Amino acid sequence: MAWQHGAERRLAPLTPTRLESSFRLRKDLPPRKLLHIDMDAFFAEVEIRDNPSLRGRPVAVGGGGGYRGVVTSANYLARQYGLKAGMPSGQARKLCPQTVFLPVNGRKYVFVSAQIMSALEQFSPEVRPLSVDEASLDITGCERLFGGALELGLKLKEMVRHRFDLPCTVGIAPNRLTAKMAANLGKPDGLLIFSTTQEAAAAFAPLPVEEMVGIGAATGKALNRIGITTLGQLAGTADFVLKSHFGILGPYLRQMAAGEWAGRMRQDDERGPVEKSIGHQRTFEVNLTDTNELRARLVGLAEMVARRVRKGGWKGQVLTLTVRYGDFHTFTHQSHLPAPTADEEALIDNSWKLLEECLDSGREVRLLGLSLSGLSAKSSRGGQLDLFGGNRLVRREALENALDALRERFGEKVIARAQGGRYARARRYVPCQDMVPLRGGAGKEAFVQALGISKIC
DNA sequence: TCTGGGGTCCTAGGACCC
DNA sequence: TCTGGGGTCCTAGGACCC
Repeated sequence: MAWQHGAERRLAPLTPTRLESSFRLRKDLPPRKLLHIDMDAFFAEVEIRDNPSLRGRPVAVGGGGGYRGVVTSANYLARQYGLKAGMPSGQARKLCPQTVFLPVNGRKYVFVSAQIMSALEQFSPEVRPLSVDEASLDITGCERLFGGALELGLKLKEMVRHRFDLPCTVGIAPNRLTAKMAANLGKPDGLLIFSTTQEAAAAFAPLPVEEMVGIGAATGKALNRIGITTLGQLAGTADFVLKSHFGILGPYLRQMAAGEWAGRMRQDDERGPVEKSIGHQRTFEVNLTDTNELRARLVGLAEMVARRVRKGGWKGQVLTLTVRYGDFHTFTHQSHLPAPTADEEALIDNSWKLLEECLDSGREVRLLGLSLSGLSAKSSRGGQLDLFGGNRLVRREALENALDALRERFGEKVIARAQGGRYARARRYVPCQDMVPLRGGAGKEAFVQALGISKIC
């Protein structure tokens, strides 16, 4: 299932450093019970729940647009025809023409997700959302209140089904990675418990190595090349052999396959900033070569990034531009800004510079992306900002806040940067033709003045 | 059937300093 | 005359996940 809504909400990756500290920690800890809940075909099931006429039909969310789309989520009926997340929409249509394609309604899924996450707290004080449709619960000790792990798992599934009318799969195991694997293997609408790592290893053994969370296509291929195709083979391979091919990561691959990885929930005090980078990327409907057109698209990305950065109360110092050419070759180019910023103009100017430096002009561009990292909290400035007084920077910040508020209230298209001449560096804003009417209100004149526009319709 | 968009983390190599 | 080696920072690329 694709999609997620927060950098913090993901499974900690399997890095040697983390793994090592996990193992160190494990020696001092009593055996634990971790529960992993994974919503089945979450987006598709939410849509079906809200529109019962879709029941019994193959449903896909995403991939409905006419261009270059992929399926984001498909219900299990559609999956019987071979549809799955990440599949190009053209292929999905061909495999199953009767599929109902629905647009992605991100806000709705985030809303439902938040409700589910909070409802999970009745089963454990330690609920860790990993993505919009997954969470990990430390139920060590809690299971006794429910009469055992099995009973707790069943009650949890029943709660989700009754309160939210949605199916989910639950995995329970001695560690987090194995619990997640249990949920993967139990899908759909299942409950799978591994009481010991040995039990888990036995279940993993016949599976192809790529089924393991953390082993993707590249590592899978590398393992296949040395004759390891199943997780059972991987678990039985000597560490020195794996070490010689995969370096320090090698032994950890074996431990994962043996169900021995003791990934732990991070403690609250080691939680870093919620987000490490904020970015957007866009694949164009058709490949672009015109530099002015590319610049215009870049401005759009910079505005979106700047707004999210400001909304989160951040500033960032490292700007990364991504260019994907028509042949799918993808390049990134970074620049370290002189100071952390959330300023739209600064992002636009610097991203243009980056593009000028690295663009292979004449080559067809398929995608542009822009991301800001090196985030730090914006220093708080007490009191309201003065829209009309203050220095230029403060005024600009006030202007950008006003624009954010406008867009938040009336939508993305309510106002756009003027494209004076041929995408000259416009500093003025004009209302879009399809602008949502503003009805009076005290702030109207202030907006008109602050935005430097002639009128608001 | 050509391949989305949001992220995190790791690593290799070069620059630079001592 | 040009050579060691360790440490750190920065950048680009890649693997992986949902």
